[in-house]
Amino acid sequence: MFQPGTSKQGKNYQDQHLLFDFEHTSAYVDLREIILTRKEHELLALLVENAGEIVPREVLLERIWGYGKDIRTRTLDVHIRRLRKKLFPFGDTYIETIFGVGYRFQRYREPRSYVNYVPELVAV
Amino acid sequence: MFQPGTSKQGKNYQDQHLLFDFEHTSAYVDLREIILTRKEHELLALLVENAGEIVPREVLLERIWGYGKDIRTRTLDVHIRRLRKKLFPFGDTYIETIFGVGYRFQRYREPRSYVNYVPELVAV
DNA sequence: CACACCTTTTACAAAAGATTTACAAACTTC
DNA sequence: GAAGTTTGTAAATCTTTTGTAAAAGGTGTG
Repeated sequence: MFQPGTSKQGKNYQDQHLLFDFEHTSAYVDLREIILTRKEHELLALLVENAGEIVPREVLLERIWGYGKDIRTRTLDVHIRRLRKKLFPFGDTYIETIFGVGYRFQRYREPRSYVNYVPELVAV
Repeated sequence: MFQPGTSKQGKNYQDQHLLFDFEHTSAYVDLREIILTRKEHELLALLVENAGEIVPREVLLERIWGYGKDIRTRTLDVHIRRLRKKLFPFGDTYIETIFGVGYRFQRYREPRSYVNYVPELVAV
């Protein structure tokens, strides 16, 4: 058993809304427990491990499914969807889609604006 | 996979306003993250690689699109425009047009004061 | 300053990729 | 081995990216 604070180093991920356990298939979104299936857990684990970094489709498909680059499938996308659903209402906040590349888990942070804001230019 | 700040040896370009990652499709203009599409990223990468040097249209069209000298297209110009927009407000500072030849990426340097009057820019 | 030529900008259409839903096959568990 | 759960796939739909055309704006030169 363990006490709060004495968790083994690096076994859990935690932020304001999500508690993720790398060893077990349960997690918490705020105070709600969510049960992840094995694949979902593996997938989220890999993304959380690389929080803030883009993980390319190829890598996910290779590491979790053992698929090579030649295999074309939507399986990953469907699993991402299932994960996002369980992470409600933060699904899209936590799991970002990088179009044409892969996905990225983002540590929770207060919503920011201006991220990709490209204003029109006007001279005065 | 990449986080701002954790640059891996020599994989990034950085100056006062721009952080560009050669491996991934994100970049930072000051503290704003910009997401580049694949083509935009390839294009900027090629220009940044040759910072300070003119890269002829032909070379860009050849290396990024595989187009031969015979092909007449405005595609490159449109992509340059999209890039400049995302690099706001430094689009024209970073990407210079070399009339009749191509484009050149210029490392950021302080504007010279008062020499040339440039009207205020305002976002609407 | 007129002309040819080049670039920028806008708008739109086509192509590529992601999301969503539904369903069937493959596993688990009892 | 029946019932419930998990996983993979197909297909329709939606979104984003990319390419092209055309109009407008610049540049350079005789």
